[in-house]
Amino acid sequence: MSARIAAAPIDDGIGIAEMAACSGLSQDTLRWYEREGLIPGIARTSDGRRLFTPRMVALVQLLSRLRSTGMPTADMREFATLVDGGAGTHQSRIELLSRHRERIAERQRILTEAGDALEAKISHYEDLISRGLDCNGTAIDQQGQELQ
Amino acid sequence: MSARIAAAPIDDGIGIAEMAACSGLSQDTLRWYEREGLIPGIARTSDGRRLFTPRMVALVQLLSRLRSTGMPTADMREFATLVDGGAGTHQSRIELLSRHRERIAERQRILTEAGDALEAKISHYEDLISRGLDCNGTAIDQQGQELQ
DNA sequence: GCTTGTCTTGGAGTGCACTCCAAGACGTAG
DNA sequence: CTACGTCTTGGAGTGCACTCCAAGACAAGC
Repeated sequence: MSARIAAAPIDDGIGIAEMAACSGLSQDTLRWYEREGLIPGIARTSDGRRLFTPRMVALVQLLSRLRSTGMPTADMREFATLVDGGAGTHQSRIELLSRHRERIAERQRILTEAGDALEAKISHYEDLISRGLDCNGTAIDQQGQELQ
Repeated sequence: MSARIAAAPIDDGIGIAEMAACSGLSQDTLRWYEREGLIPGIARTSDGRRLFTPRMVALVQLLSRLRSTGMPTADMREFATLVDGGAGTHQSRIELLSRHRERIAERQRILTEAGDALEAKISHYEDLISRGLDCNGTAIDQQGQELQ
């Protein structure tokens, strides 16, 4: 009841609680992913519980990362299908992952731009404050700077 | 009907069509933002159409950037309220924007990590292909590499 | 042997951010 | 003067990705 989550369940693999804990996904999300075909073939123990093998753990962690960086679930489903299709789908997997890498690069570009703009905006406000003026009152014209 | 969107409407400011075009937001989104209080005080022309002054254009572009980098609309509403509150809210604005800058930094960290992981994954697949083996068949054990 | 806890299933509900729609007013072109 | 396009409003609908729920099975602990 204390610090034990699911060390006993199975020998070679972990249960859903531990999988959730080490992937950042909730148990509900993991179940939903399975239902939606985003995770290929999750094994079961004799009493029907999900068993995540080390390989599956690595896959789920990858999926979690793809998801958290904005890959739509449709693409994840496609990836799952490819993994399920075994060898021979490597080229397709590369293409799918490369597309996502592009998406990540694009997002990074946008974030960097926004970060810079924000930085400038913050500096401007700090400057206004340090100069003790309220945008519309001192050496600057009426409202010309209020939103700058 | 050709390449004219809204050059005539008003002299000092643009209409919603042009605002949409130069902010990346749809007209519907702009109207929705206004209704939801995310954009403070949009002026109107004599016949009731929205008039975006240069200052407002700059603000909307900033809002669009905040939004596209994951700021929740609740925070944008708060920012709009602050801008509406005029001077004296500069410090609060700084705090709000700084919080978002943190968020951006965090997202960038995650994206970079995922990008690296993806890179490794892709290289691995390329390596498998170039070596002509399908993960489970040649010098490597049965399935130990299929998901790696 | 009963309680407690963790899991199972399928399905319903939620939150966010739009996105679409219908009805109507206005200004310009033909 | 009529047609067209662009705007107005408020409200309804959509898509995505979960998230919650109820009912029930099973294992371990007291």
